[in-house]
Parts: sequence; C-alpha cells; structure tokens
Amino acid sequence: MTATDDRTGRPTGRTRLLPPLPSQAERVAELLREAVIDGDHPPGRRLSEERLCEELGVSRNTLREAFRLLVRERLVVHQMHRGVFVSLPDSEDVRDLFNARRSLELPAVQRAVDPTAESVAVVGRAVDEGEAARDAGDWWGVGTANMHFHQALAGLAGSARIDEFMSRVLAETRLVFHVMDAPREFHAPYLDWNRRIHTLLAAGDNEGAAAELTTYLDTSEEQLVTAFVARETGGDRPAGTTP
Amino acid sequence: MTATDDRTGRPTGRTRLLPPLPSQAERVAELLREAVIDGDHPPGRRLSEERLCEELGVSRNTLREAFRLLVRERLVVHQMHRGVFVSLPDSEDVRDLFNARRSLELPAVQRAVDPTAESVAVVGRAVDEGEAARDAGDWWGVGTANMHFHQALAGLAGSARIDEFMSRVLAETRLVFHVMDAPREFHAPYLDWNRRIHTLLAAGDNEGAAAELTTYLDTSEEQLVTAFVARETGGDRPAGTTP
DNA sequence: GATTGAAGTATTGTTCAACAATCCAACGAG
DNA sequence: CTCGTTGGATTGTTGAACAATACTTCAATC
Repeated sequence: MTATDDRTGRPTGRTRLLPPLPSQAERVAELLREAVIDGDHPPGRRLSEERLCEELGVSRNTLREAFRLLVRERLVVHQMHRGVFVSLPDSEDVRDLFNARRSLELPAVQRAVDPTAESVAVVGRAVDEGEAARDAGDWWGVGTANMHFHQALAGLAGSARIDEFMSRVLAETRLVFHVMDAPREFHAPYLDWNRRIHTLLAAGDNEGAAAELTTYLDTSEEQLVTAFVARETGGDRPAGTTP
Repeated sequence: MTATDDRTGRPTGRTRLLPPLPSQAERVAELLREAVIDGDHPPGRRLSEERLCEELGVSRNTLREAFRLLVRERLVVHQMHRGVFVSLPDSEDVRDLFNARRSLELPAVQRAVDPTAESVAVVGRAVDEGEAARDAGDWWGVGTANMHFHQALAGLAGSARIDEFMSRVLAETRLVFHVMDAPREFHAPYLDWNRRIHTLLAAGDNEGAAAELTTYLDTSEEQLVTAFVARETGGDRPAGTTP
C-alpha cells in the first residue's frame, strides 16, 4: 500500500502543523526575488541559466523551477528559447499596477470597521518605520516602509489571498522605481501623507482616509507615468513585460 | 557576441508581437488545470509524478515545472517529499475567497463609469450564457457562466492583473463546489440575481447593483460555509490547503 | 492490547549529461 | 542595401541515476 489511500486519494489523517521545509527551488527563488527587488539585476537584464546555476550551485532544472515561480510573480518574463529577463515595466504596466492598487487599497480602507483593530495598528507602525528611516537618512528604507504601509492598508480587507496578491503588486511597483532610477528622496513627500491617512483611519473617518488615499494614488501614478512616457519616447523601446 | 548586449543586458530592440509558443510545461499545466477544475481529479487526491508523467508522455522534470505553476494558482498544494495534492479547501478558505471576491467585485461595480461600455456588455453576455445553459439543462454550463459573470464584474476595474487574480480566485471557488458535490442545481437561483445586477448596472445604478451583489455574496458564502462546517465536524479532517 | 522502535519500501528531491529546437549574429550573393 | 544561408550559442526536454524523506510493516516491550 502506498502512502495515501488511493480510493479516496486523501493524505492519511493528521493535519500538518509544522510548515514543510522550503525546497531548493523555493530558496533559489527567494534569493533571486530579493536580488531583483533590490536592483542587483537591473530590469531588462537577461538571467543566464548557465551562469546562474553555476553561481548558485544548483542544477539547471532546479533553477528553472525557481524561474517558473518568479514568472508567476511577474518579476521576470520568460521568452521561449530566449531565456528569462528581469521585468521591464512600461507606462502601461504602471497604470495597471495603480489600477490594481486602487481596487485593493481603497475598498479596504473604506470598509475597515474597527479603528482600534490590530490591523489598523499595523498601518501606524509602518508609518513610524518610514519616519524613522527618513530620520536615519535611509532612503531605501523609506521606500520599504512605504511598501509596508500600503501592504497594511490592503491588509484591512482581511483576506490572505488579497495580502499575497498585494505583496506581488508592490514587488512589481518596486521594479518600477528601479526603471526610473530615482529612488533617493522620491518617497519623502509621501511620508506626511501616510501619517495623515493613518490618523484619519484611527479616528474612524474611513471616507476621509479613502479620499486622501485617492489623491495620493492619483498624484503618484501621474508622476510615475509622466516620467515613463518621457523615458519611452526618448530612448529606444526594448521588449516590454507583456509579450 | 551573445544574443543580448551584456552591458545593458537588454533584449536587443524590436518588440515581440507574436505571443511565444507555450512551452511543454505550460501545456501540461493547462491540461491539469482543466482536469482539476472539471473535477477529474477530486480535491485531496494525490497526483503521482510517476503515473502522470507516464500518462501525459512527458518527463518528470517537465511535469514538476507544470506542478509549480499550479501550486502558485493554489489549485494544488505541494508537500515536501510527499507530493502534490489537489487542493482541498476548508471553510476558512471559503471565507477568504469570498472576502477576496468582495474586495474585487464590489468596488469594480461601484466605480464603473460608463453603463454603455463594452465591459458592461460582457457582463450581460455572461448572464445570457447562464440562462441559455439553464434552458439546455446544462448545469455545469450554468456554473461556468456564473464564473464568467463574476469575472466580468471584476473586469469592470480595468486592470489586467486584477483580471488574472480574479480568474484564479474563481478557479479555486470551482474547487469548493467539487468538495461539496452538489454542482447540480446549486447555481440556478442565482441566475435571476445576475440578471438583476446587470440590469441595474446597465441603467447606471451602480450603488443598487453593488447592494444586490453584496447580499448575493453574503448569502452564497453563508450557504457554502454552513455546508462546509457540517462536512468538517462530521467526517475526519484531512490535511488542508493551507499547510 | 496498546505503544514504542527499528528495518524496509515507495516516492519524491536533485543532479547530471545528452540531444533537439530555436534564436541570433555574421556572412555572402544578388 | 536586401535577402537568404550558415554557424554558434542558448534554451527545451528527456532519461537515468542517486540521495533524502515519509509511510508502512513488523517485531519487541510494557
């Protein structure tokens, strides 16, 4: 008899409490994910199988498994017989990302019920984190805190799947900032905005918070898109991320 | 010199218009996806590598690549050294799925601007599809049309990423219906509801449509959850989908 | 009888090497 | 200059091998 009952096909009893160890492929994916998000591999760069599996000390098959994971997160794109490339978002991607964020963040803010809930406190902590990073002159940390802030906003919806999706959207957004290499003081003006949004939320003024967030997203998108179209009409236009 | 300029690392000029041919792994994933959604492999069943790569005529490595894709869609779960199993959602998953749907569908309906837009027409066509299937006695087709209907609702947001996420959520929801094997006339009462929502939407009454949709989702969730907790407290509780 | 512990077996995890398929760059003919 | 051809480089896929792990079985003990 095998490990599972083949009539029902169910894993034999006993719920699994300990999370399973991450496979090699997942660890490789995690490494590459951080490298891409941190900008170690610039957007558009091809990730050579041969070189990487040499560098990471894993086989090509395992590396390819890791690639599939990242493709699903849109951090890299895969072109048949050409290889995988770090995603190079264009202005259309920026618009789509902000549309997605509007859909995720605004209703979450509007429908948040309890201003004293832990989920709201998480938002506040992300604001603190951003201000601390600013005071320390850590601009990359400011960006990270900003991501945490918006992740926390989406978290108000209370759905694990939404959380996961949001984290992918934000990771992609991070790539956008790499494309327009101005990650220095870009996030600074938004810190006060974050503070204001959280204050309104904690006061139970969901509509006010949503209104602030709306203008926040609109101006941020506008700023990024204009920067992108300038880039696109100016330089040559390499293969996009939506092949 | 290689195919790409290694200094910039960018794919050399020329945007790619023709969509790349699907790889073997993607074709296998598509096959398995449909098989799982259609219920050929019941939730909880283990998918043996050996048997499947024999059945599909692909190598184990390719099959494993396909598995990674489905894992990311939550249609199957992967447990280290145990294999992959068709996801077996529990009541908590049902709640999360409906929370996600609320976040995706409601704001899309509320913020839809043009009642005459093509995106609204798509909603109407899904309603027609459902009624046609009902008249033909095709209950599985009714369920499919219902999925199309809600996919169309989320599509009102106008974000490709939202669309993709929504399709995954709905695919998972489909699994839920397989767990409680009552896919017969379950969707029937909702057909009229769909018609009503579309009528309101086409009339520009977004709030009215959103209100209808809210009660729709609430009752549907309640119905499913009660069925699930009955199942869970009754039978033994195998390994869940969120290990 | 129930529980504990130690093989044994089946399955997955990972690697490796080989070949096929395809893309890309360079070259040459017209 | 344009167009086809050719050759090299990279990925796509396969098959087999071995390691690592989980599950079962069975015996020993309380």
